[in-house]
Amino acid sequence: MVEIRLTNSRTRRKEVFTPIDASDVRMYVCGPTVYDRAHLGNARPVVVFDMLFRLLRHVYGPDHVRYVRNFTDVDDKINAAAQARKAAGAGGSLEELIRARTEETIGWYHADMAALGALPPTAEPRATDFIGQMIAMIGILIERGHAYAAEGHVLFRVRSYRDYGALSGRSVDDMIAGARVEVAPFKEDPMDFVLWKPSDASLPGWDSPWGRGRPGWHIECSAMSHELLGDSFDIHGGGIDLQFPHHENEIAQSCCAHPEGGFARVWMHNEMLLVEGKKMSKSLGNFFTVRDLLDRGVPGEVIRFVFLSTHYGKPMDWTEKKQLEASKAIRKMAGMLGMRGTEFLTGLEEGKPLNSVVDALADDMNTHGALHALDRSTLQLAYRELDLIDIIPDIYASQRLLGFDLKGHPEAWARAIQHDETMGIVRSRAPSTKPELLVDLEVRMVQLRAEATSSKNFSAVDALKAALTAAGVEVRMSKAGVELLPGPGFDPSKLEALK
RNA sequence: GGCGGGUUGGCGGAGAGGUUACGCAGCGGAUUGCAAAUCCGUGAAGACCGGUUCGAUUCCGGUACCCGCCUCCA
Repeated sequence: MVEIRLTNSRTRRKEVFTPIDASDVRMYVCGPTVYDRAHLGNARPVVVFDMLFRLLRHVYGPDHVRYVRNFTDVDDKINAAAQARKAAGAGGSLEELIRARTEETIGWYHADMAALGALPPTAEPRATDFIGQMIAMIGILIERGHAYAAEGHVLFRVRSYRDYGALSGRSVDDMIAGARVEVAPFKEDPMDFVLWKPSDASLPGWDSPWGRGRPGWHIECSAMSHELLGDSFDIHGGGIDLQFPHHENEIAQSCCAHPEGGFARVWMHNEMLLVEGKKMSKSLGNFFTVRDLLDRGVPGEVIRFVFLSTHYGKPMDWTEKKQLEASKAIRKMAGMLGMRGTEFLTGLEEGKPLNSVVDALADDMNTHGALHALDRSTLQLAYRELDLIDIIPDIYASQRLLGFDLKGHPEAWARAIQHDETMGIVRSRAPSTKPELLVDLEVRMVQLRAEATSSKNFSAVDALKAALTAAGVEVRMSKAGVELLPGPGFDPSKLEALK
């Protein structure tokens, strides 16, 4: 069994991971509030914990890992968006407008995250489906003296939980001293946080012992993780920005409501995403969504590669340059799959992931190390050229473990065809994800080139080549033929004129 | 103000107390109608100041600078 080591935010140390039950490894990750398209920052924890999910599945077996990631579909931003739509004359009740918006957002989220190669979690609970459990948990907290009702609100009594602040290394007194927020008059203590708040008629609400209202933000994760994963589970993940107050509050709620359980044993936090060295924000104009990138022609696997090239515990800077480097690296990775020709590539099946890759991942998810282990130059040092060809199925399996499936990548086929040509094998046009238009243009280019070779006038060939290059197409000409590949800046619209 | 993280070659970015990380870019070569891609080769580092050590970029302390969190946020 591979020994996995993970940095536990709670102890601030790298520890050997031992699941509570190896036949049922359980992980909970805080998911998105579904009011709008996921921005690039939202995608980082998705890829990070997808990688952990894949590693756990590899080590413990796909049927022995449960990964829960919630959807927060009750939230004031969602309410505000729905109220704005209603004010703008949209039909339907507020509840219907909210439901429509959250449904739509969840659909986008699924599509965008799938494009990044993220597996669907085992369960994706929606907060609104667990209001009953939240009310029950709040009831227990009041019973045990950890919460109190005041003016239609229910508040958690922070002073009743000794370890409050332990996760994020803060003391309640320090925080009060440095507090910048206005304190609601009905709070016993400035740090007490809301479990339940009242809703007026213009807001969605549920009946509760404390009147019609809606849950505070933190209680949903406590209620859902308890309902789906139990009193104690293995890993709780999320962005470092959630460490305080969200995760601190979750721990307080869960541990006070279910003191018999240990709640999450390992806490993992991914660091933030920056864009060109700055935090992504609308005011700086460097804010963009995953969909924006995909629509701009940046493939999902390139985004994934950039994410995986930085350790999850370090801030990751998204830059144009990294994006270009990643697309080159992806091409090289894909190219290796074609080293043995088209016939082999067509029938390529997954072998067993390389130990060097698994070991890197098992070492606190050193994804950069895993990618490095898959570099051709690294592999060439570890294996002789002939052996390298033998382990293509293992290389493929390793890539798949990292969430990349490059079997259909144009570069894999280009390499395979090149191999066939060198070996004198008749080329067979195999399925790749290359756009049809490029295949047609290849044929035309071959004809023009044949004419040019006899006439010694290459101007027509050069003109076509220039147009293709301008559209971001990579033009490769060899004695045997022409290969057109979409490059990093490929823009299909610029090819329309060449039809 | 409190808490946390960082500072490595032109750029990105690792591991390891003493041996070349690696990639990209650059440069030289092979190849090409010209290119592209590919292949071969190649130079370049460890913020600053102290300490521990036979030896530190790697451990310890301090300084400077950068970033994040403390308020919705992944």
